[in-house]
Amino acid sequence: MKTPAETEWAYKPESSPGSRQIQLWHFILELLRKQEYNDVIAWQGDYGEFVIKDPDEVARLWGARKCKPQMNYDKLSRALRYYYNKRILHKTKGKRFTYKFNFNKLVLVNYPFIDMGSGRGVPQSAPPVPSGGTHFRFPPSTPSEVLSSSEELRSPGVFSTVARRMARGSVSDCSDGTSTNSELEEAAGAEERAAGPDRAFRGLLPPRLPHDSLFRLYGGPNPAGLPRPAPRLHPEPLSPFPVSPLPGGLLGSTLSPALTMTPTPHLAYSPSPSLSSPLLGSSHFSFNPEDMKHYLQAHTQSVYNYGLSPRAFLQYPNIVIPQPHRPATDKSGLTAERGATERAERAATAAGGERGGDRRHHPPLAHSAHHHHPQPPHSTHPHPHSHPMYHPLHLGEEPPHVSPFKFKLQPPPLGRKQREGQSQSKPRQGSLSSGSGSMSSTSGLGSSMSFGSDLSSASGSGVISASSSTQSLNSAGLPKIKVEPISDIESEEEVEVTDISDEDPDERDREFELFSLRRSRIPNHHLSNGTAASHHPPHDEDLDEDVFKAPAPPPPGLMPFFATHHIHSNAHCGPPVLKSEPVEPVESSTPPSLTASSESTQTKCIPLKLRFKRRWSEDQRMEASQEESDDKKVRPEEERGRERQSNGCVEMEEDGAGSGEGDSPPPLAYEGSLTTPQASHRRASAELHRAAAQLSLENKDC
DNA sequence: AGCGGAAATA
DNA sequence: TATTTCCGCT
Repeated sequence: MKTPAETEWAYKPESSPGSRQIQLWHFILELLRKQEYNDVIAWQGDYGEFVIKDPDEVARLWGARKCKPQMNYDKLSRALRYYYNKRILHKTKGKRFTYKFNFNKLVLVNYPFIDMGSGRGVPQSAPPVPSGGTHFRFPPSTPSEVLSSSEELRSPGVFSTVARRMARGSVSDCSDGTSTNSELEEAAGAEERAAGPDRAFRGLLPPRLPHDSLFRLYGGPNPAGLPRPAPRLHPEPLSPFPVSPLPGGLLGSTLSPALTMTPTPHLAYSPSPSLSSPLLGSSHFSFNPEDMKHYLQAHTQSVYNYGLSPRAFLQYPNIVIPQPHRPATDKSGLTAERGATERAERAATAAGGERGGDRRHHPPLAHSAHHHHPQPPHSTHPHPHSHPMYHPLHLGEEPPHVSPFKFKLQPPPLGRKQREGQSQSKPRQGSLSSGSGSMSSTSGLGSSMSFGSDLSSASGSGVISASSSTQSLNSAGLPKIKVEPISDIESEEEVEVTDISDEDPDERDREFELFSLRRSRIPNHHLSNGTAASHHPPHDEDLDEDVFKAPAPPPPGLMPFFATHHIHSNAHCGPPVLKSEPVEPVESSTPPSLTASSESTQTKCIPLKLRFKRRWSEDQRMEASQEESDDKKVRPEEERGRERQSNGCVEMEEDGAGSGEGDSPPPLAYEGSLTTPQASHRRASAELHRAAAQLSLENKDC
């Protein structure tokens, strides 16, 4: 069945380096989103806060996923503590086994699911998001509001997430059969299966809900069997999202970030989204009515499908549709296998027993085996691009594959450990420390995000045209922005997630100022073509935007629209690819037209931004207060940017199908922004967008 | 419980 | 790079 592509992506090299295995926070999020695990771990308290009700179980599950039978809470918690520095998480003091995601800072790019609490049907948990109202706001009901985007800008919370990938990561199998996919996956798989056709989604990790399924997700029995004990199935109303209308909507289910919470979400949103994006953004594009229509439609759909908030869309720059490079070849079977595997795994685990033991004495296991990873078969695939152009989308069914995430998180902190200097030898740090002088005071945010490029780039994916620009700070602290070209091909970037946070609110403000300044000055961009990377350092305000990146490819119908603007066929990729605009020369990357528009956009934006910022700042503070400590270690570094890439075509493609997203390209604001110097903001946004795009892409396949 | 350094691993 | 493992300290 499915999508070859789906699988494919999973194995892509891109991920290679670390190959990204599933990361703990992703896993946590995954658990949180599933009701089945409600007894094990659940959202609680405010925004992003969750409680590990059964530490041993969580550890077991994690160990299963990672094929680390010896995993126990102690170890897991250590890993969690590392997140403190990264600012992905922090501990809720005074509450046992309670941690909190720093969503504000974190942009989850991939995870769509983050529906924190609210999403779940579980009332108990506090909805993460909205809770205090702090960070998030819901999307405006009115379109006009939307347009204003102001809000949108700020929205911190959004995570865009893209999620998909988890599953793949999972593939690991422990050789012994133990672990492998987590149960989660199993469950997920089951769900999906049940869903039937939806399979397209299946690529995504978790089973997100396929359209219909959305509503009920969990309700269904799991064929696989529920792994966990407690799971209860709730029928879930949870997702607010309606089903996606589109067939194409595949992606759909995926994202649903926190946003979901919104009350009546769909409805509410719907209107807005459409409005928002296209028009506004489009600065440079000219739309025909038809196009607009399509666009809107697409957008809307995508919103629904993904559960994205409208805001997300706003931002997108031009999106382009990627082409699928990668072809999907095939890979079928994985899913099924997984399920089996998991079970086995579970069993094994159980047998092994004891995970929780104490750490100190463990038997040294030889390890379980570890895996031979199976990887995939796909290697073979002939070639990727088989699809015809239009890719992927096949709306009808399609494959979604998941995509890998591209992002990485991390900004690591370096921090404190000065020691490191010695011991570790990490080069970078040194700089930090030294550097600190200049920047020190502030933040450094450390986070950087970068998007992967996969998506965007090349492969047609080009999602974002403006793509990423990033800033980097100088020592002076001024950020520079670079624009990356979408280059295409090469660049694949990854996305990093990060937190973008900011550290202090204050800083942000500053940034603002800087921003302004910056704006005026346009940096030099460098861009090479290919990749450029950049980063920005601190500032995060931008984050707020969060958002997603663009999604991917639009559904076929849409295509025309896109095509108009962006599609190119690429030779390389094979089939025609869509790309976003080619990169232009650097800053210019944006096409002139864009530029112009962008500027205007910017202008507008700024003020809004400022406003937001303030709000944001407040919010952040609140959070910050909790944290406070953050200083600690983390420090950001700046830089990194990097990218990678290659293949451009690749990944994204898939999504096209997903398309829904793609649709949304919104352009506006973003573009301009991207283009411009404001980089920080933009960067974040851009990244997000990319991420989103990736998602989309993922879904599709090449 | 929880923190975090250090070293080991993949 | 992201944990995993071990462990001392609070």
